[in-house]
Amino acid sequence: MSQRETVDRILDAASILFAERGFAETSLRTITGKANVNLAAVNYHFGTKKALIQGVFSRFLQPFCAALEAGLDALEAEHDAPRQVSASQLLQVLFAALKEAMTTLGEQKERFMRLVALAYTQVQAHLHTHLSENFGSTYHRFTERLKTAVPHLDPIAFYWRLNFLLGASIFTLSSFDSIQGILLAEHQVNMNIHDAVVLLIPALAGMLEGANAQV
Amino acid sequence: MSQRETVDRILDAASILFAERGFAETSLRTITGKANVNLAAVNYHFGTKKALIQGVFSRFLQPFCAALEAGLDALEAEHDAPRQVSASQLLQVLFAALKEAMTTLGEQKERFMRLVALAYTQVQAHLHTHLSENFGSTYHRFTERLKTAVPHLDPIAFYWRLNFLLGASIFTLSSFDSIQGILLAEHQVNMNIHDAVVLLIPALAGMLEGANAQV
DNA sequence: TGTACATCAGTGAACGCGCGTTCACTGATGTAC
DNA sequence: TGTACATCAGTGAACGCGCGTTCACTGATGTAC
Repeated sequence: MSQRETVDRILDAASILFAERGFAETSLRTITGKANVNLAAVNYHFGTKKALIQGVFSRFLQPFCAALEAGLDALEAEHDAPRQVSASQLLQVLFAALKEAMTTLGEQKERFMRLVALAYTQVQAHLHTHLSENFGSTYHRFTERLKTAVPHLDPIAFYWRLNFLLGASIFTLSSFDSIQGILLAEHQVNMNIHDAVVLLIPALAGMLEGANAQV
Repeated sequence: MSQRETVDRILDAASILFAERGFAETSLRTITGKANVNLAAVNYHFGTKKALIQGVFSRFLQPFCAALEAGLDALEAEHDAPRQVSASQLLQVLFAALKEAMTTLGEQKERFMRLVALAYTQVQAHLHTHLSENFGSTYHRFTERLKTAVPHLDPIAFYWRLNFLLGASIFTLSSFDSIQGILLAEHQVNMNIHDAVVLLIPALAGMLEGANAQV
């Protein structure tokens, strides 16, 4: 078994289990058991459990950020002035990058969103530091483009609506399975995560493009 | 020290610590240490850690649901037909009930929202069962009124937008401290949680009242 | 009123268990001469 | 080509620690006769 193989098996098992249960609730013994590798292999390859958590996020976020940067490059090449780009277009690029990265990884969008939701709600200072150091610049680039796309909003209003947008997206996509389960039970309707994104984008764009509220 | 006093001190400490760190990351020793009670008192009064978690939620949700039911009663008494009530009015009632319950308890809204966010993201099957058994009927009453207030949405579109609404609300209010911290650092603006709700309500109402998207 | 008993909040110490991490070791592969 | 050594992925067993829970016990208060 090559090194890549062992490291990948650990990351595969860890991302599934972390997404299902959270970080503290998932033991290294459960991970190595699922991955069929030796318990000590985690500490051999990653050093600590914290470093493994960061490794799981990096494996998701590297292809996602690369796809998002490429999408933004393409969008900018098509338009002379950034103002011509609409919020909807930027959101399309965002969710297309998510889809592309998850297809490449053979991973599930919902799993990734659950991990992001965990990163938001579970207090893991080391993780917040790691994420902003490694992926903060892409995040900043995207939000600046989005801000330019809704020039009628003052910076404070934009900032809050950006957070509403993130909340709505991360929460619904990370809970997609249980939301879809209730939908099926109560309305006999079957939807996939792409259908949800199709409903989500105009709702978010509508929220962003609405007039400034008076504070 | 009377029994009420001990139970309350445990619940006070537990709700603060759970909101800060999550359930698995908070030990009974930390809770009893903060509450200045004996370690065994938790198991004496609550039986298990799971029951303590449920107790923390009940103490928040009972006054909140009572205030929400009262608010809905008042709103219905004012209007002949439920259709005359707007989504904005219903959201006003919702957040007013939250404010009222937290004032009565002497608790912080943000803490409550963080606990709700944890209930959403941390997998705690016993908690989901407990919450829907005890507070499901109030939740159902509110969402039915809201659905009536936006009759142009088909049930599926309504259901998704309800989830977007919950995501945006729970997520932003539960992270209020860190969102406000960034706002202060980057724009030298100080806001309280009431200001955030004032920005949130029209954004949510706008999202609900927008036209049906085609799927 | 006094006595015996029951109830109940609270306690100190210990229980077994699963946790992340460490360590000495193995065995395969690569490298220098 | 053969030999000695270095490197490195991986392993089995153990380490100490903090966890939720249990248990025998205390001491105050209430109740029955």
